[in-house]
Amino acid sequence: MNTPRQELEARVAQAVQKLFSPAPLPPFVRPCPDARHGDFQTNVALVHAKEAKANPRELAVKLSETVELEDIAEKPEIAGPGFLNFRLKPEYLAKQVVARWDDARLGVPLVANPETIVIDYSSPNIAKEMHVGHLRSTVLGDALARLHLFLGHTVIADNHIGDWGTGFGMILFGYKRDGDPEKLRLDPFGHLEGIYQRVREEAKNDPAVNDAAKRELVLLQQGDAENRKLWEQFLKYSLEALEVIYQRLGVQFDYTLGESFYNDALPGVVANLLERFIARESEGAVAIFSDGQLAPKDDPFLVSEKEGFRDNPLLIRKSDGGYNYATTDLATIRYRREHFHAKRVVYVVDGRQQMHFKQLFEAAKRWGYGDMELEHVWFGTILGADKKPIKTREGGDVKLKALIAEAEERAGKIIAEKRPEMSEHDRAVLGRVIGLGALKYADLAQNRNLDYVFSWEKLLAFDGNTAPYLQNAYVRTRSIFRKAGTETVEGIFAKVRAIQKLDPAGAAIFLSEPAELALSKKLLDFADSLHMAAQEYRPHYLCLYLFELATLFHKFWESCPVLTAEEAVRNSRLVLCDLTGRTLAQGLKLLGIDVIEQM
RNA sequence: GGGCCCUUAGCUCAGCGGAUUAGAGCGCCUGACUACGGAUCAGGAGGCCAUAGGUUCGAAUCCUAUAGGGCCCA
Repeated sequence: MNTPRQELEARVAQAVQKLFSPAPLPPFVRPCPDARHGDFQTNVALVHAKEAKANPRELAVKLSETVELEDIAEKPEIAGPGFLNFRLKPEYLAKQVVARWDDARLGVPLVANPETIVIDYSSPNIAKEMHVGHLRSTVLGDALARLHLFLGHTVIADNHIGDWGTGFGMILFGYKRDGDPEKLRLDPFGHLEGIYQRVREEAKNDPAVNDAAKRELVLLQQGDAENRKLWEQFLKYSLEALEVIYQRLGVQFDYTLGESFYNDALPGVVANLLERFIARESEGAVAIFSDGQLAPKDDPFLVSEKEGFRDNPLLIRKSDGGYNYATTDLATIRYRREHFHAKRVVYVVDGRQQMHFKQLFEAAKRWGYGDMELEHVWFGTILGADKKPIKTREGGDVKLKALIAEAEERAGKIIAEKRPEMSEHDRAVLGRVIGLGALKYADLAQNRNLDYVFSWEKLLAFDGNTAPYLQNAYVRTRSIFRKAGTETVEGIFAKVRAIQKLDPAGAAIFLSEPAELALSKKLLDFADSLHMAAQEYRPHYLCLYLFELATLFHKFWESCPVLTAEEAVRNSRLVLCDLTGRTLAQGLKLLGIDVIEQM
């Protein structure tokens, strides 16, 4: 099922081919920035006129006479220097609305070329409780996973947790001295984090502690039975505690393959890179240097200085024999290719690591993985009211658990004010769905590349571009069916389907009011918004779409009575309500946000 | 010192391969409930798109500088 935009593009492409064959340029149809000019526009005449040094208006006239769209749009208007403006016909809109309404996927086709895509997100450290710094990666990654899955890709959600590394030397040393198995079981993060911080402080002043921690780390890496067993316990309890958070967030992974999973592969990775002269030894360490193939300006293994360039190598083995993040990351890329047959890997990671990923991707390319699409989908920081990275009053990290709890509690309070008659149980359920939805949506609704200032007032506002506003719009689409009665509505819908079946070429519903037409047009654009969001890994395009849809629905709601309208109009409007509700619910679901039937 | 990013209405931000009169939400002002949820809608005020050049018939959008801010590397 084509969206109107795609359909117009196909028609314009045909005409362009006829007129200027072979088609000189891909056609481009986009929504009119100003609805007064029409629904969609194309500037192909302008673009082609430039190429052919012809008069753009003349080409536009020719194009408007050639393009065949009697069944979908009015004769295009020529505007300005040579735009074609298209206005869709109500009958076409009506037919398309019914087709989507009668489709479980709401008219969103599966992609023609599905790929296997690994999405790498969340990635907390098991020695430290999840905090606000993990929120964006988790929420964005989850939304991107859901979106790509819905579009028909094979998605592998992989949580690359930090479960290895130098910190564990300190933890082992500290745990052996003052660890408590019971505390570990009940509050693994609190216990381990406390130990880690205490030992780290001590090690600063006491070289003996530092050395002892290093010895524990070496023992662990050498496979010492006791240390291994302790580490496995740390891992087990931490994963269980993580799972509690993920369940509250409604986030799921297909795999949780942390750093330790690749541990045994690291020597082989380094050996292989050395053998193939991709890496070399330098001052006792092993690193990947520039191979001179790229322009120095674009070479991630060089940085420019006052005069010329200086090496900026990617370390893969330290002089003490330890391995670096980059080594694990390379092993991970190899595994994802060989084991998952991944065509694409999407890393949903903080923007501060851009340099690292540039080097990593270039290294992977030289290592033979150049045909894999490696994407660093980066995002900015969540700031506090002081415009600095958000912290608790005491200066610590804001725990994710506390953040979720506060979101739910605040949402619950708002509900209690607005719906005092509601039972405590119902309020709690609503508080969870609305609070969590608001928290996620605030993150998803804006350009991920920007830092943003966290504000409870803003994210829990029930108006404006927020989750509660969208959830409320959904509730309204449902309330009308409660009022009408399910059986009545099912009967009406059966009738609409029957009419459509009798005359597949015609439309079983009628649209005439401006608010109906505007809502219908927006409903048909759903697939466009999903593709845009997926293509650039920007869920805020989908958020914006849903907000506009909800706004148009409210306008429709105000100006078009449904239940009291005469039969044909009423049925048409019920279809619009139903399709709007399902589109809102589906869109929110792809963002990882639930809806409720009443609020 | 080098790199990445940001600067659009009082505030928070959209603006998707340049194109017709620059948008939204909040806040402010004025209206609308004996219709399906007013948690809504209709309308108003408010902008030299940081600055200066360049490309173009046409630039918030592309290019180059400059200023201010954030982050990364050294």
